[in-house]
Amino acid sequence: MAPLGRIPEATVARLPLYLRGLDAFPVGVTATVSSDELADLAGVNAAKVRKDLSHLGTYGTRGVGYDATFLRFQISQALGVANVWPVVVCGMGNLGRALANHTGFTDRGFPVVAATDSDPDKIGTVVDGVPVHAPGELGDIVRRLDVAIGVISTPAEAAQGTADALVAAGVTSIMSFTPTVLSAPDEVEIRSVDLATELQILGFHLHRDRIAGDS
Amino acid sequence: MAPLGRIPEATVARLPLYLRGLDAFPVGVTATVSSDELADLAGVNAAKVRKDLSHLGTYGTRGVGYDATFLRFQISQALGVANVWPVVVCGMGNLGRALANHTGFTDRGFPVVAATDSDPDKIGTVVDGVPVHAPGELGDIVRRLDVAIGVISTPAEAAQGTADALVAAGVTSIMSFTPTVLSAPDEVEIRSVDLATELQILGFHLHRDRIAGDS
DNA sequence: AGCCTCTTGTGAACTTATGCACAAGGTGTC
DNA sequence: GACACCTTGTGCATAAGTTCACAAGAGGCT
Repeated sequence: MAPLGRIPEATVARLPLYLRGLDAFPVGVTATVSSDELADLAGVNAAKVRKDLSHLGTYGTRGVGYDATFLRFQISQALGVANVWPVVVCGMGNLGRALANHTGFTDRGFPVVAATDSDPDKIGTVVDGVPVHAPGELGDIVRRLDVAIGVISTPAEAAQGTADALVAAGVTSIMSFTPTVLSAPDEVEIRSVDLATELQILGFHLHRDRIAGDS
Repeated sequence: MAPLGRIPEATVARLPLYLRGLDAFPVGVTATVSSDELADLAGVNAAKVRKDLSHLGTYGTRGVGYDATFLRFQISQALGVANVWPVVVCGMGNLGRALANHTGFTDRGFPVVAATDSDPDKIGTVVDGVPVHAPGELGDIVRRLDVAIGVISTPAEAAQGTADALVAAGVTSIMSFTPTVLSAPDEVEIRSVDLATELQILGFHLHRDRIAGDS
């Protein structure tokens, strides 16, 4: 199988889950994991695990399973987890602060190295170890700290301007929490997480089930 | 077209985006919106908009477009947005507090009516208008306040226990922010939002682009 | 060695989703 | 009323993703 030969998006989205699942196996100890076990750990089914892993290469042993350590290495390799991608959090409201303080980011190679906020009272302070700067300094911060990813947790009105500033500074990966559509050049990848939207999807199913139950 | 006749999941996931896009049109004023405009507002393409809306029924007028107010009503209807689904936030750490305070929830029919936390210092307090209770009271809270959705923002270790408690109390919709797989009966719908996973997906593309750029 | 058991890797069927392209059917103008 | 102009709704082709089912190996036991 062609290693790294065009991995499907759906597979890419699941690789982090497998990596997470492999945390159940201590490092340094040789252990074997089957597609079935890994499926349980990642919350998917075994067929999907095998198909997904086959896109990375044939790292398993028939009749046995996958070597946990080696598999972890290969997935890490494919995801580029060896790299450390510095993150800047734009907008230090409630959500921004929670994100800046989120240990899961640093643990997985995404240190929050700086933040911006338009509130003069916050500018110049250090929140949970993260220095807060004025929005105007964004370009400078990105260049100086080699920021790779921008997180937008500003109010909706400020989101597009922030995105523009990030793009202008050369950031090509943005994760946005605002309920707005951001426009940016094609080469910029934007992942939008709208929490209210997620709840509405849950609400849809609740609604449907209630209707079904009533009839 | 059969109204409500099995709406595809992909469409359901986009309906909230259309609804959000329609916010650009003031209520009470008769306005017309074309699939093209709505596509821009929601960040998708026009063909998808039309296909999606056709699953709800034929509410547009050829040569004209959709009546914004009527369309909003129809989408709201399909999503069950008329209902108000009370939410309980489990785990009032940084993220939990941010969620409890998130205006976007209440605005869209998902009021956070209570929270739980295991920290004795927090129990009994009211944070941003949300009363914090002990985890043990979860069942009682759910029944008393008619909670429909549980949000899990506890530390990973406590997540499964919290999920079990929610399920035991009769909650069938859960939104989880913990990087773990939660097990629950089939009839319980769980939407998992793992922020680190999202970043890893962004990281994958950064990594790929860098490789492509180097060669 | 031969055989049995186990699990991978993958071809192939199937389901779901996307996008194109155009006919159908409105509106407004002359 | 006829014609030109829009924009929807949808049949169809294509793409992407999922699942099944099984042959191809690998390991261990007698």
